[in-house]
Amino acid sequence: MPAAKSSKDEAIDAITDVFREFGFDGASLSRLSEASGLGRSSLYHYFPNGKDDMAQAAVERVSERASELVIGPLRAPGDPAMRVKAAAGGIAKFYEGGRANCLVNLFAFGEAGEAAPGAAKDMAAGLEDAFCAVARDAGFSPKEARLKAEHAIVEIEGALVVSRAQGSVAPFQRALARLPGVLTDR
Amino acid sequence: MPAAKSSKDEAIDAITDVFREFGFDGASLSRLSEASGLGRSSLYHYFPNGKDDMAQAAVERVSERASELVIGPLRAPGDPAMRVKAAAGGIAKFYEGGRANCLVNLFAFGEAGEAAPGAAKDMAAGLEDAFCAVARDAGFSPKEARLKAEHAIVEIEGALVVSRAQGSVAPFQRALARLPGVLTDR
DNA sequence: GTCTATAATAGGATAGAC
DNA sequence: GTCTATCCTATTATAGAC
Repeated sequence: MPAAKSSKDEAIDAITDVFREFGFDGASLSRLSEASGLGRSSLYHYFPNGKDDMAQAAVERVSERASELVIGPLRAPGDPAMRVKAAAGGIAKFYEGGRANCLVNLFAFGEAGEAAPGAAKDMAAGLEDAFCAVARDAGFSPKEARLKAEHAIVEIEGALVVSRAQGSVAPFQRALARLPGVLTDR
Repeated sequence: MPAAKSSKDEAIDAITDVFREFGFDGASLSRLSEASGLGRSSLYHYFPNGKDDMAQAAVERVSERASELVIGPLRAPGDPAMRVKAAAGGIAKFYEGGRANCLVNLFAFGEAGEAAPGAAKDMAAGLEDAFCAVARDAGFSPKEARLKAEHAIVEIEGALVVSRAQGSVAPFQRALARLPGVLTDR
């Protein structure tokens, strides 16, 4: 069985939510402290470099979830289109049905240093690689598969932006429904 | 001939660039002052409500450009696919080839009040309406055309996010090349 | 590890002279 | 319209006691 979550572990969950909701600049220490239930001093005890460390921990947490929910299903054996459908379900969970934001987008702005945005970019690259592999399994050339994978990421990121702007998850859901076609249709 | 640009008019251009590069929170008065060449007091003379007024002026400026560069070509007479191609050229200019960001995305985060994000959303809605009209001209039902227009906006917003994250405009350029297909192909 | 207190800075915004 | 000076607040971050 999994070990009981440590205090730091639970704090990272709360911290991650704050970054995803408010972005790097908007995630003030006050908000991070309140959400995590840790005082300022405790936060600096766990994260000596302050916000930058917290942002990095958030990206790591989010990357783990992406591996479980999205990359795992994509790498499973079976029909490529079915794997994409399974992954779409994972993506929906990962982004809370379209209500959560993507750290790749959020950390591209603001005073975040180098580490967190870089790690977020790496996560996106890993996702794209997994999409690429599934497109290759569907019979596409490496070049074609790479473009299809990029297209899939574009759809997801764009749908999140549009859904947030419109205050409705419908565009995100529709984009997810398009994903199998984007990745496996000729 | 157009009248000479006023001091305020030129300032709005500079201010718009700052918001597009740094987002609302990142656009500090120091940056806005330096970029516009106006002291703090002058900024508050032109924009009594401070940053919120400046952000609104930026959205207005950007909306005008979107009308000229994108909505105009979309509404021109002629073959729908050709109109979309012309609009794609305008979109490339509007987003500086993929290097500039979208205020709809940027103003969805941070301390921006209600007015500027709302105006940005209205601009996006106007763009979507124009896309929708061109899809209808291409023979699609109102419902189909609406979905295609949404899809086009999703592609553009997503491509901007991906291009920014990767530090390359290639994904944006490829998304633009897909636009005619998205809007006019069965 | 957590507390209280506090530093040090930057932020947005205003007042009044010119 | 622009300048200088200033205020208030919030921010990140640290120090030292417990």
